Amino acid sequence: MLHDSPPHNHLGVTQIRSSCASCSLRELCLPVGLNDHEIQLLGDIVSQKRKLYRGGYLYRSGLKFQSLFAIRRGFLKTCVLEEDGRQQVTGFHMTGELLGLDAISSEVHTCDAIALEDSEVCEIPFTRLEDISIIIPSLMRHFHKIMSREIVRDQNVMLLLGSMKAEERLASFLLNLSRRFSIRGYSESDFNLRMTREEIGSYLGLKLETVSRAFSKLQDENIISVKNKHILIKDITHLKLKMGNSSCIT
Amino acid sequence: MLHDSPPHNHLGVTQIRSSCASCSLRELCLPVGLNDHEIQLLGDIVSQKRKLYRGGYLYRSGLKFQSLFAIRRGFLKTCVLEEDGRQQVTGFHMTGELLGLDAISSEVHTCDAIALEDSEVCEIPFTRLEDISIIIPSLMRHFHKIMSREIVRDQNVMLLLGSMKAEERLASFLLNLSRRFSIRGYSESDFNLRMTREEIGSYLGLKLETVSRAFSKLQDENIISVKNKHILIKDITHLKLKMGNSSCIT
DNA sequence: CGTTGGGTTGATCCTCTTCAAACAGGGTGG
DNA sequence: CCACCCTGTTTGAAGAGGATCAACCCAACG
Repeated sequence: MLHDSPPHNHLGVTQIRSSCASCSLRELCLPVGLNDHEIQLLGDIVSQKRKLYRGGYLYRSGLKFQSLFAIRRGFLKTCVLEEDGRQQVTGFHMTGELLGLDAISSEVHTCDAIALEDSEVCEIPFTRLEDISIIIPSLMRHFHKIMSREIVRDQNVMLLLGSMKAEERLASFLLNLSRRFSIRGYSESDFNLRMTREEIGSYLGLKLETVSRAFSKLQDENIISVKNKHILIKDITHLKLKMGNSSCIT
Repeated sequence: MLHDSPPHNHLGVTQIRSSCASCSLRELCLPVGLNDHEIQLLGDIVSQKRKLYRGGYLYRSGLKFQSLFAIRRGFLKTCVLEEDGRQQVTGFHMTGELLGLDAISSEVHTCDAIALEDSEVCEIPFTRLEDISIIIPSLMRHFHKIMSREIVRDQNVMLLLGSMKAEERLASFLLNLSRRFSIRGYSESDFNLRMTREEIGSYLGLKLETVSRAFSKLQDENIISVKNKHILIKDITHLKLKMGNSSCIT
């Protein structure tokens, strides 16, 4: 009775919907347990796919916000420009993650999203998403959890930046990557970095030289092996100790 | 010396329910433009008020999450305990702000919320909030903006922690407080801190001595005047320069 | 080839931390 | 009222960790 929300299936073209809904939207719908009709509703609004080449912008700071983006494949970074032109990396994002949440509040993007390798994303028009959230409450609840998880993630970074030393930050960073790769079915101990030392440093609040030195130190201690962008974690327990311990010793 | 007294006290006329909805829930419903029936719906779920004394816990890390809390009056901090027992402050929160958003994802509180002065909050059972979001889409949309704003806020802190020097951090912190006081009708240049130097330091990723020194330096430069917890901003433009500039010079 | 962007490593400097001492203000109990 | 804490704060001096500056290496690529 109240609020006769239309089903919103008037974009028509929906050939890729189920592959899109089931694959790249795993953040959004996998854990929700939708029925067929609901998946169709969701698939309808996620019709747009977008391909990005390395270095390409998904969106830029200052642009009007209209859609969230679910990463279908690839690797992106988000970064904000400071007034003086330098940039700080605020996050690295991989397959299955959702980008653009920060822009909902002001309806303007507050950061740039840039592909670190060739990538593909699904565009999710946000007002449409809100509309079907009303029809599919489980989707709405899941969306709230995703936003909340982003808050938790940011607070963990705040913790890292506020109280860890260079080596602990790098250990924490590597373990975070490791976990995320492993969740996606890749090796948790053997992977390639997609970002430069400078980008890592920017994210961790360190200079690139410090990052490089920290890598070397971990390698000297035989905890990891570093060869350019290729990382091999040789002693993951020791690496975990590195992270949690010195904040305790110090 | 009572620059902290509330300037316009337009509450108290109405009964508990709508005063709660119209005053302490300003984060939630003021900008939404609800009609009477909707305000009543909202007011119905926000029936619980809770009083906190200085030092009291609103919630603790590890507790099951059930409600968000809107601050009706007072001043709180949120902080996480690290494994070793020390704590890091993740935020300071004042009247009208919403607490507990980080707990939605895991349904367990990930931080402690502690009153820095006698405070009063409204409890908002979260599942009820989600339920009526379905009935009042404008409320849902507003809630999404609130969560998103929290993400933006955290990212700004990340920026601060990642790239600013001690003095810039403190300047940034003071300006942030100033703005929030001013929004609430208090003086933007004359206020009392509710937190200790140690808590400020924890929030800014600095030691309390460094905070103290930075205060003294700003005072020596005649930009602010500090007397214990009482702050007087004497040259706000200069203070703003302090914040934005050195990150540029450096 | 030479060029270029990214990475490593060393030496020095600077900021913040650490340790230490002294101080101020607000209770409390005598 | 004072003496006596207790907590929070200020300030100084010494030390550590990162930043900065600079040189050099390496792999990719025209």
